[in-house]
This record gives sequence, structure tokens and C-alpha cells, in this order.
Amino acid sequence: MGIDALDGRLITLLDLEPRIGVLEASRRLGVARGTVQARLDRLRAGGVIRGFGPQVDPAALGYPVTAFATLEIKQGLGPQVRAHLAGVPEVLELHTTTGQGDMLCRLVARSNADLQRVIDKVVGFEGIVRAATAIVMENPVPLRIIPLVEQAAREQ
Amino acid sequence: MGIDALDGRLITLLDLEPRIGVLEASRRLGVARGTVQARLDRLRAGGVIRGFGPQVDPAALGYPVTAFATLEIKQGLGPQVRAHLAGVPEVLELHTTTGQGDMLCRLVARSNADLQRVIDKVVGFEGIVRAATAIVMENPVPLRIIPLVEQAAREQ
DNA sequence: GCTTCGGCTGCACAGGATGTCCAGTGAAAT
DNA sequence: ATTTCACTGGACATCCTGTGCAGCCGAAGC
Repeated sequence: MGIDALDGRLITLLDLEPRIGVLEASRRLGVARGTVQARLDRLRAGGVIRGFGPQVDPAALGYPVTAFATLEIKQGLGPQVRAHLAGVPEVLELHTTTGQGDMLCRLVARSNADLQRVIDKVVGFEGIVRAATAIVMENPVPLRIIPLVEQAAREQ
Repeated sequence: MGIDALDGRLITLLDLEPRIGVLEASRRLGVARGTVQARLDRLRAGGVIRGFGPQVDPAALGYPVTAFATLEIKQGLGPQVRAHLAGVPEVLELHTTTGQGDMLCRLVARSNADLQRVIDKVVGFEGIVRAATAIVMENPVPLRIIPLVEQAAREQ
């Protein structure tokens, strides 16, 4: 849909201080409350802002280990594999990709040792031919969106 | 920190309907408002809930293509590479990993053609020896946390 | 040059939610 | 038996929300 500079500033502001309301945001941005309200409605309607759900930290839940697994799937068993992986809570994300592997999934585990259990649970399914796992050591750039928002706002 | 069943139900509720407030949540959960408020404070203080920032959809911003790139880094140039990648808005996430590649990053682009530009920007840096890119076709399991929350709540 | 239109402003109003107390109750731990 | 702790239900003042409206302005079209 495309966003302008005010949209970008609004999103950035909400990202930094999610608990401020519409009124406070309008004060910070120097515009009328109705404007912020209209912009927010438009951003939500346009799908730019999907929602304001809680951002839960798996580490704080007791799952401090993250890994990415590249899976090779037996031809035709894709749907079953997806259903299987969707049923594993430790699978936080699953993509089908081009390239050597057929799928890429993000896993979490209680420990490096526990990761073995998770991988066994993931791979213990007939449709999965091979799995290559990469354990995350550091996360220099945590999932972010603001730089992209600002670039999108700059390019109108 | 560990969460109980009420914490789990609260997080799930907030994930489904983020705009409900503390009062409405207390009504839905059948507990007093003060209880919900105390739980929320504890979850935020304990780091389980990091915040309620806006969930922005890159596709709606004009970046519908997602890819994962595995990077091989020249020994000792890790820090520079991180700084370089942190400066690229299309890099949404960066991890250092064990295994063959040294880093794994999530990229977005305006189109498959545009992805070439992004990859050039990412790889156009002396510290990066080799890059393998996997373009995301489907996303059967979008980033989620609720199943893990429920498991954590079940296991106390 | 003039009109139309969309977006922004400033204001108003009613209804509710929030933050913050507090005393009372029950259950679990010591 | 006593202490501790979380939850309850209520209270209060303050503030925010959703909504509507009239007026203003610049940009686009005629």
C-alpha cells in the first residue's frame, strides 16, 4: 500500500513505546489525534500493521536454544510433513524454499541436549529424508522491521 | 521464569485479541482485574512478554519476497560483517550459527528480480566469502509462539 | 482562475478503562 | 497455629477512547 513519512514515524514511535495511546502519539508527532487515529485505521486496514500481539521471549519460557533445520522431503509428502511440523510446539516457524533443502524451520529447545529430543521429534516422520541443523550462537540482529519501514517511508 | 495455566490463557487471549484491555481480559478469564494486572506486570518484569509492538507485514510495505541466506565469513571479519548487515534495511534478522555456514540471515525484497539487488548489497562486502540463498515459496507455519506457551504452561 | 475533494485541525461529548489504593478471605507453607 | 501470599471486590480520580462535526487548506481538475 505504501506509507509516507508520518506513517513511518508513527510505526517507529509505536515500536519504541507500544504502551502510549493514540492521544500521546498525536502529541509526540505534533498532529491532531484524529489524524493519528485515521492513519492507524488505514495501516491496519491495509495490512501494514497486523496487530499488537504480545512479543513472547522463548528463552524466558525456558527455551533458550534456537536452531534452524533444513529439511529434505520425500516427493509428495509435503502436506503430511507440514501437518506434522505444525503440531510440534517447538517449531516456531516453517518455510518451504527453493534450493537444496525443501523446507526450513526454526526450532527452540530447553538446552543443547534437549535439542536432540526436538530434532528427533521433528525428523521422526517418514516423509523427512534428511535434516541439517544449524544451532544459533548469537543473534547480532534480532528480528526487526523499523529500518525497512523507514526505507519504505522514504521511498513513499 | 515459568508460567502457569492462567498466564498461558492470558497470553493466548492477548495474542488472539490484542486490543482488549486489562479489564476485558479479566472478565474473559473469570478473575479479578487486579489479578490480571499483577500477572501482566510479572510477565513483563520476568521478560516473558517483551512488549506489544506493532507487527508490521513486510509484504504490505512492498517487500513480498522473503529469502534466507547462509553466509560464509572470512576468519576474523565477523564484527565488520555484522555491522555491515545491520546497516542493510532488507536484512530483517541475523544469526551466527554452528554448521557449514557461519551466519544465517533473513532477507526481504520487492520482487525476485529485486532480490538480486539485495543479495548484491549483502554480499558486496569483502568479509563474505560465499553465500547460499534459499527463496521462500510458502510459509505453512508463520512465526508463532502460542503452542509453546501452552506447552510451557502445561509443564508449569 | 475557480471549484471540488480529501486530509487535517480543534473541539465536544459520553462511556469506559486505567492506575492505585485497601481490607477481607482462603490456602499453602512453616 | 501462625505466617505468608495471591486473589477478590470495591473504591476513587484521572485519563483515554470512539465518534461526530464544522472549518481550513492545498492539490488536482475544470
